Amino acid sequence: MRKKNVAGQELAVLQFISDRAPVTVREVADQYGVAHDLARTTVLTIMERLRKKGFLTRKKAGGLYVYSPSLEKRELMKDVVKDFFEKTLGGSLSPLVAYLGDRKDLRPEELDELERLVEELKKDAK
Amino acid sequence: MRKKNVAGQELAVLQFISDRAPVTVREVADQYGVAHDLARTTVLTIMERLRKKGFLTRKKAGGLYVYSPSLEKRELMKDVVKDFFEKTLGGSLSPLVAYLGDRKDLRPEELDELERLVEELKKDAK
DNA sequence: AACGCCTGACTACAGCAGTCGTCAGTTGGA
DNA sequence: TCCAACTGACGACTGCTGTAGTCAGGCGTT
Repeated sequence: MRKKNVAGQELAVLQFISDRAPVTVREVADQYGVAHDLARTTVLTIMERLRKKGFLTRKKAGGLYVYSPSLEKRELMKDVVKDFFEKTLGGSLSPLVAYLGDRKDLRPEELDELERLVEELKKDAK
Repeated sequence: MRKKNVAGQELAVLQFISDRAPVTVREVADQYGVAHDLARTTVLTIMERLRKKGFLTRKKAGGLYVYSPSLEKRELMKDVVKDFFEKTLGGSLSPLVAYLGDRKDLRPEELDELERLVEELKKDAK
């Protein structure tokens, strides 16, 4: 099977779990599920699909399964962005620049982060 | 109808068309279609779907239809990026930074573009 | 032991994307 | 004039995603 990136609802659940791992299906259903108006069985199905795709692992603990992500959230998100840039934008940064130029709501911390990044990249380039 | 962003193959075709508009189905099929090993009818179906979704317009010219994008490519791409950031990343820039930090292949022009952008944003922020 | 509740597995179904075949109408060229 | 080639419309099928119902087994309480 080829490497397939998750998206949509599945990714949202995966992110939720990444922030709270390890969790049980019940916990995800009661929090994420209720907030998004999903039945417990739906959450279970999503989580099982994520597990089959290799994004989640689980182990039995005290009778039930507790799930954890296979990748750190940071890594996961990086892969998601990578996939988006390569597949959708063809590696080009221009659309990103156009978008950021439109965002007037960036917090100073984020700007600083970006600035540091650019400096870093320029240093590496030399 | 709610605003739904295109993705995948459909978006790829839309981008192709944006770069060459106005075009006929035949032209897209002969170029993009052949390159991606798609039957003419497949290309036609994709283009018609894009038209139904409002991303393409067409008009009859000399017996056949010629298609053009409803939005400039720059705008289209900006919207795509916006959608991705809002829906998938929840507006956070960190995953982007993590990704860019990993890219060692950025061309100097792109770096400069990024740098200018950051400066611009910081100026606006003040 | 019997009951009810929780858990996880399985099944189902609708919607959409991706792909293509077929068909009927049009038109340029022999 | 008549056919072959081309065009656009439509229908069909597959796979994946989102959603949920049902069911069997385990466990605690009565």
